[in-house]
Amino acid sequence: MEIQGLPGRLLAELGPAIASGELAEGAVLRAEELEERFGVSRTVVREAVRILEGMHLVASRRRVGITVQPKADWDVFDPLVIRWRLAGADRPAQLRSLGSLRLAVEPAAAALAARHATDDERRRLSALAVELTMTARAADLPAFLQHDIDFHAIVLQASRNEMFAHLRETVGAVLTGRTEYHLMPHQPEPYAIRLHREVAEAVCAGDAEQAERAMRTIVEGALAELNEQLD
Amino acid sequence: MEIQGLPGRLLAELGPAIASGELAEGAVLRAEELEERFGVSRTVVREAVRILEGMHLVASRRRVGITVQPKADWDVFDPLVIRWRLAGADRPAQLRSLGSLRLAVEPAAAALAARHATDDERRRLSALAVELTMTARAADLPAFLQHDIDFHAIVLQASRNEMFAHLRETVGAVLTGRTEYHLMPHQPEPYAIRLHREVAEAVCAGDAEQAERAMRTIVEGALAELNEQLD
DNA sequence: GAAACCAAATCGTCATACTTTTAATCCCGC
DNA sequence: GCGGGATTAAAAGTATGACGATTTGGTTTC
Repeated sequence: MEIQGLPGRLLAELGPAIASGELAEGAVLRAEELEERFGVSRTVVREAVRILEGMHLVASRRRVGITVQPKADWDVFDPLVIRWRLAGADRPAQLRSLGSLRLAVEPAAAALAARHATDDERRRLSALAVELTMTARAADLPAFLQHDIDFHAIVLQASRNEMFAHLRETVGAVLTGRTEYHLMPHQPEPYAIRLHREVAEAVCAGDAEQAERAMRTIVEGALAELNEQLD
Repeated sequence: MEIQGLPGRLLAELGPAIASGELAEGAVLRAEELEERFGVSRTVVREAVRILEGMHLVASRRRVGITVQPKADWDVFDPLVIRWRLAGADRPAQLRSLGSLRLAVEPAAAALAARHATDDERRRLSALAVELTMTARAADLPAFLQHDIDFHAIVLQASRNEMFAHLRETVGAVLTGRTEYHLMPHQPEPYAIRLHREVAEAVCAGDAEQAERAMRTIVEGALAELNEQLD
């Protein structure tokens, strides 16, 4: 999943530094400086920079150097960029953005899932709703998190829309993030759990409207909770 | 906006070939072969491949070569990938996916825009609604398209959500695409125009619900029309 | 003071050599 | 024959030196 080799090492240093704002817009790096700093060859530096350039995090210009681009230009949907931003100082803003995105996408995905899910997906969704209930009651947060991620992933997948499905990873990162950074109640809300069961039932029954409504309530709740914690 | 230099030339060849399915999943390229085919050095090939790898269109492995990855792995939100897919054989599927995405995102963005738009944005939106009416009546399709793109871009921008704002380019590509490929009526629908005016008015008045509703109707209409044309 | 020119800095590309990984093959013992 | 471990070769990964191209900024000249 990660980018390999020496360029990967550079990315792992530069990406987070830029995404977190540590290297601010307009900051200039020189290729030679990076070679020395990381003890690698031009080849490696150039390839790493090319990748960052592909994400529009930096632009490389002759006689100028490698300049950090304004945030507005970044490929904010790139999973790496999202992860880097979540890991750094930009986390609150990133969580808010993702919250709004989820609020738009997940209810729509749930509605589509109710129409297009396979039998197997419906089964797995129901099973996960049960697991979710049990791990919540046992206050087993790691297991709960994993089931929650799987649940939302299946809904997105079952929407049969490749773009929604691609947001699985992103939603997973959000859920992981808010648990890791203790932005969640210690014991998951019973109400939220019930809503997950409702989504599963609605998808199984093919009730798009109900699935959409329940999912919207889930994400609205998460977003409200987030805003509470961040203010 | 484009990637520059010789690697850019390679990208412009390989990207569309992969995105269109011409180079199918599992197809293998060798770096040396690409060097010869394009008459460029190793450096250039490697950098182009790195970029494609960053989009997860290909993976490079020792002793094997550069293999085209399954579509499910692609960074389907990358503007380049979207453009490449829209240009090739995958266009219908891409337009459908984007249609669903717009249906989820644009109404939500309109609601946020009604709350957060600046005075200038509200003014420009109203002005564009007028322009839209006039160019539609004059059946000036190129001008109409430009105004339509600008209109949706401003709404997304005014949502004050960086991820929604980033979809400006994508929505623009969709609108351009459906005009170019004659998936639109020759004379824009008067009803759709009125809805654009309604969105503008609602945003100006700060009426989030109304803005969302009108925008949803616009996108639903576009999606319905699209499905009609594609079936 | 302005325009033309020149020089330096920096990335961009090429060619080549060497290293590392890994798939496939060969060969041996059973 | 058949399994399995050593061998080989193919391909990408990395390093390095040389040169080209372009942009910036100062300097000269009128």
